Amino acid sequence: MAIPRAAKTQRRTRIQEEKEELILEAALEVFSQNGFKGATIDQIADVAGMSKPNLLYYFRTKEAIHKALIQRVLDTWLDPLREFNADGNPEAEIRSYIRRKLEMARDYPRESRLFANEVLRGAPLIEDELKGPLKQLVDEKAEVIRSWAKAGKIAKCDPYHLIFSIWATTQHYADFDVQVRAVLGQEKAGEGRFEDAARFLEGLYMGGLSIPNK
Amino acid sequence: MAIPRAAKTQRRTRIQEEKEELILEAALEVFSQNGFKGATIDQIADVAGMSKPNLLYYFRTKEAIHKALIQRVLDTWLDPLREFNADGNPEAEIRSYIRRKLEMARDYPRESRLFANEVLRGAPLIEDELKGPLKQLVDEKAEVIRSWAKAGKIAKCDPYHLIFSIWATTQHYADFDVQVRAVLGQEKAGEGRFEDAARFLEGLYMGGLSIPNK
DNA sequence: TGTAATGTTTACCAAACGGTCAAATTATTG
DNA sequence: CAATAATTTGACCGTTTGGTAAACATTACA
Repeated sequence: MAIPRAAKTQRRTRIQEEKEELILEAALEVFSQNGFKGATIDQIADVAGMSKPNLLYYFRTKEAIHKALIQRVLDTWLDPLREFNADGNPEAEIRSYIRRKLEMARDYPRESRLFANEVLRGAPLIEDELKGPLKQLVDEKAEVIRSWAKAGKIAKCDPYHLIFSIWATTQHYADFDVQVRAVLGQEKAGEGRFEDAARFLEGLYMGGLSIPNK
Repeated sequence: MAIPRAAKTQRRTRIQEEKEELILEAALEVFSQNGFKGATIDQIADVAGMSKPNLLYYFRTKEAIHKALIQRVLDTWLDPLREFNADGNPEAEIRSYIRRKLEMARDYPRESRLFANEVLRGAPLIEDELKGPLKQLVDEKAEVIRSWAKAGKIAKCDPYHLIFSIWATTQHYADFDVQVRAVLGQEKAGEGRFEDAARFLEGLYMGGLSIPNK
């Protein structure tokens, strides 16, 4: 009798790992499209190709799925910022950060939307993550940017709002994809829009952050 | 017996106008916080201070409320872009557009979130609006920006992505407010963040759009 | 191979939800 | 002041949804 929900033996089974992976992938699909309240367990189970009770054998509640999923996504989501290198060339670092973020918006739009949905509804599940690890990471990188400005390598600017603006502009292409496509129209809304966006954003930031009178 | 739902007499009653206004205000509160599926009619009725059947007397379905609300919001939401003046000074026009959008994010965050929620879920209710009136308006203003660039008044750039980036950066402060507050921390997350954001964004865009070698 | 742990399914439940109905109440107007 | 139209309410209904119970099937391992 397996009363305990896949947690008695401390060690995770092969099947457990496979099925949990399957469920999280399905959950990403469903949650990112419908938000937390809009998604149903039945939907997720359906996409995952299993019955609802079977899914609930691995995750006790809908919230548990969402929590596990968003924790995992949040972690990889911040990788580009972690790679931000203090010793590198400022312009090159910022440029490649924008590129990486834009690539993620292009290649992982579901993750971006999942995150957007969560923050939009007040981020009840990741409040601590935001105020702790995320804030710490941003604080650290903001200090780097500030030091660059102080050293006269880039124009003086508020490093926090610089980071916010990069987040906003890049994730916009994932989160507001429908709107972007609608405005660009059928002709120009192909995959090339990410290249266009990259070109524009690099131009904007390189121009905006360069020292006026060198 | 008033079988027809407030629509028999063609002319709207005083009570109808008042109550519909009340409902839409309550709906804005609830929808913007919980999204379409996350919001319930009971919640809206509660906030509006009336019974559910009474609310449903004015709007037949939940979707009808949402549709009416988003139509109204979308209209005023685009006002700043409409004010964009081709004959004005390019830098001043862009600067004041950013300011206005940022003021709207500050003063009408619920409207911004309502819109963000709708676009995130694929904008099923306003697809036509986006592909029609919105696209037209943006096309028009993009042409203005392009002409400025051609005349050498601002740097060459993709006008569509310029507009997207202004939308993204300004609305970010409404839609991702929780995250912004969390990262800035208690000390710096006061109302001053909008002033800081305005300063940063104006600096970024004025620098990024200025002609390199004048 | 037997047996205990793990995994899966069918049937089900209670609460929440969108929406209806008919009766009761209030506002408007001839 | 009638009488008619507009508004409000409480009771109710069918469906969806998150989650459970227990029987059944499969896997792992001594």
